[in-house]
Amino acid sequence: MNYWLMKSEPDVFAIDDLKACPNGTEPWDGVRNYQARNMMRDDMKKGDKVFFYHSNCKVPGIVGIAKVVKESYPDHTAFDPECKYYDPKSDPDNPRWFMVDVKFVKKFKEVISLEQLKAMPELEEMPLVRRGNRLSVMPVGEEHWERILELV
DNA sequence: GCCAACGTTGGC
DNA sequence: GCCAACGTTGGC
Repeated sequence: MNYWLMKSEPDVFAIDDLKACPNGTEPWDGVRNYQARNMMRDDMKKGDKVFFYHSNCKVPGIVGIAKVVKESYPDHTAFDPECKYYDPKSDPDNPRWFMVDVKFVKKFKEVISLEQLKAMPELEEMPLVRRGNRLSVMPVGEEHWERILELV
């Protein structure tokens, strides 16, 4: 099993929104970055655990846990001209973008803030805390996963 | 295939 | 809202 971190802007889709979805499950659509896509398409497996991260907000940080319940399939929002994630270069016969389904597992009582994570020397190798990182989907090492859970 | 211009992300 | 750091685009 692998561990991941997925970013979402809470104004767009917060962890409470995931929880409110039918069965707490929702497709993770709209990823339009090749590195992130490759990880979702090739490496994310059913049962993998995911840190749900709130970005671009007052207190950016990890707010809870989700899990992968469906492995990658074409992101159909790329085919819809009405959708803001529309990408005319993604052909339904040869889709460019993929997504997975994630399911709500738990919400932490308090945010594990980016500031908190950055202050931990054990986590300095995490892509998340490295400068200039913009990946919206990234792998989390098991050791890092466990260490972060100790903060809950 | 290089690289300048442009667009986006996301912390602050 | 600013801006640094990236990613993408497109002319050449």
